Amino acid sequence: MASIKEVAALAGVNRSTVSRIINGEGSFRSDTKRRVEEAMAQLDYRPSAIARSLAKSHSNMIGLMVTYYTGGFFGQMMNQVQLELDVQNKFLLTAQGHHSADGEKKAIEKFKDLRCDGFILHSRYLSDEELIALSKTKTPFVLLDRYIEEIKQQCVTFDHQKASALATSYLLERGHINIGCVTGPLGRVSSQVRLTGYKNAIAEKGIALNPDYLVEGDYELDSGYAAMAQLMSLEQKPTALFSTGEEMTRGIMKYCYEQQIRCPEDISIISYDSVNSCRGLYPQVTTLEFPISDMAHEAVLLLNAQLKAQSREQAQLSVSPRIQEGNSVINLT
Amino acid sequence: MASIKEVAALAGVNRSTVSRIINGEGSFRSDTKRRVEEAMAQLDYRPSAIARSLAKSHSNMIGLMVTYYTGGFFGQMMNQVQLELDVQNKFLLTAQGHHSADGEKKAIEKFKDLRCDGFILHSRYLSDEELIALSKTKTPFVLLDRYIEEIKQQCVTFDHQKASALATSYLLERGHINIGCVTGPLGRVSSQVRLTGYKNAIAEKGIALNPDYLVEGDYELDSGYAAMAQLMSLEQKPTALFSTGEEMTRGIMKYCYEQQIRCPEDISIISYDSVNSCRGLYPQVTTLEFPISDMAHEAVLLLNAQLKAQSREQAQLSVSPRIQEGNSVINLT
DNA sequence: GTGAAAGCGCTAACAA
DNA sequence: TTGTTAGCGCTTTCAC
Repeated sequence: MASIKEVAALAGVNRSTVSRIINGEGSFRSDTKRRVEEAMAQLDYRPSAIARSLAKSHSNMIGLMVTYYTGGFFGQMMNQVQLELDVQNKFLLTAQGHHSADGEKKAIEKFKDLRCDGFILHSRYLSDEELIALSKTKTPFVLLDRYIEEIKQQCVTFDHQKASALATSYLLERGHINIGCVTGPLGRVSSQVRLTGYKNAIAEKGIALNPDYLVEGDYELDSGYAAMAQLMSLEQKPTALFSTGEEMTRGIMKYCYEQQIRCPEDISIISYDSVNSCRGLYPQVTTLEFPISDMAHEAVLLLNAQLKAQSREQAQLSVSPRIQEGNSVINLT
Repeated sequence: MASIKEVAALAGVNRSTVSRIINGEGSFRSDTKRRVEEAMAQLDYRPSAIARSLAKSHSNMIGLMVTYYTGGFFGQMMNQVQLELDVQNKFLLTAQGHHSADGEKKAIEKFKDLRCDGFILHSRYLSDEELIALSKTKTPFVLLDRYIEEIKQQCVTFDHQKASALATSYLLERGHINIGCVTGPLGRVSSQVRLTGYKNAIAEKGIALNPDYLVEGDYELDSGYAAMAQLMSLEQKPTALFSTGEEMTRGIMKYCYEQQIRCPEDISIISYDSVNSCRGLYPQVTTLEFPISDMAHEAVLLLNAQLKAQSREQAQLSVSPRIQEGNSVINLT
């Protein structure tokens, strides 16, 4: 690919003139401009983003780290982030955390090697301390769906506890008392928080918690299937269910189908959903939307603000929970 | 971030010595090496991939272009590609074609601006001519799921026609005669090819094609739902169905559920599936696997070969179709 | 309005 | 085994 040098030579001007014309800085004789533009066209010239990065000590690249690419959830985030960066003519770099602290560390290292101007991190395995330490570094970053008090101005969060309570209340308000809850791996804080929301809503109604109704899954389809089997083997079966992950819900629905358990007649279901995946279930499951696109959007705005060293309203950075009604919940009252 | 200069200064050596130590080229006094390593550690030094790219006129970046990020299909590809590039310490850059020739052009432009060493393109909208023209360029690339005779050594393909015929035959062999087919947008070659496979299989059995059984969809859930409604309104309903896309199949199943059409008792279904998404349907739908991960794997190998200017066996580059049995097909014989 | 020259952080001859 | 020097392709002072 042609370099600026060749363009300059062909146009009979100095490299710096070409550079100025590319960047539209200053003014030039129209004749000069024309000659340079012709030369660029003729050589099919495109400035090297790499060389430019080096010269202006910023890369125009943003790193986006997620835990895994597959499953649709990531696609939503990435799509949103890419869309906005496209407008700003920035490059998006992605990396997977691979479900481990080490993987996340490596991903960030990669971003640093490429001198990304900023990161958006969906970090699950790095400790608060590590992230706080990272924040002392000069490269700005934003945490997606994670809250750390000390760096809260870099966090875009969703109140999972409140959201889970909302979902549970939705069932309670419709007369359900015996409500099951299928959680994610309880080793993760994010799963714990959802469970807490469920517990709170139950307690608020003065209902005693039945530990049999709590089943731990791993967010995968099979675990939902197994959880449902377990719940349906109980003597006192729940009349409703809160599933904290859409894939698990698919497993739950599959079990229902196979065992001829009717939803919502025999059991009502409400489920977390981040990618509108429950829309494809039959019956259509009522969901608690995990607004990952909105959050990704906020993350980009926030990162941009950090890059420009502006400050932004804290208020907008937490997205509110919303329920999307399907027909998987029956009203018992 | 510290530069090589600072490391050199701190260690009391020349920059090139540091460079050599980083790259493990040549041999050094153990004392020198130790001092340099200490300096690097102390400054938390990481070489700039950008500066390095410039110096060694190759970037270690690979561009992956897809039509869209959402939907899971892309995640599979990306995951596979990233995994392999990680091993080789290469950077992955991604871009969306946004369902237009212009979008695809822009994506490639972006890769070029960053001086990617090679591309993997899932191109749908650029013409054969444009792609052939691109192949005259110095940057090597591989076409994913697209065949162009003139540059076939750069193509990783899947025989959709054969695959579709296989799926249709699967139904025929089980005694089905009245087989519906839900296609993608017939404006796209990729949809046409699948339809041709279906037609061929039917014709081979000496069965006349019933045009009523052909319904055009757009690969989205809703279009599957609508297609099913249309097919079920026919006087002579099909006993089986070949769906050329998993999302459409979800719509089809949803319609069945709502209308109390039993699968497979009332209708048998076989479906394309690229992301194992039909596994979550109930009943579990028999699928024709679209082996996108395998293909992505092949694409990386092929691209690597091109980068090293090696040649590879053509034979491996076409992946064979495979059927994964569920319980959505009934045997009428 | 344009050119000359230095510099971004690194690598790669060529010497020593 | 190590240093010197030039150069990768661009931007950015500082002159003129």
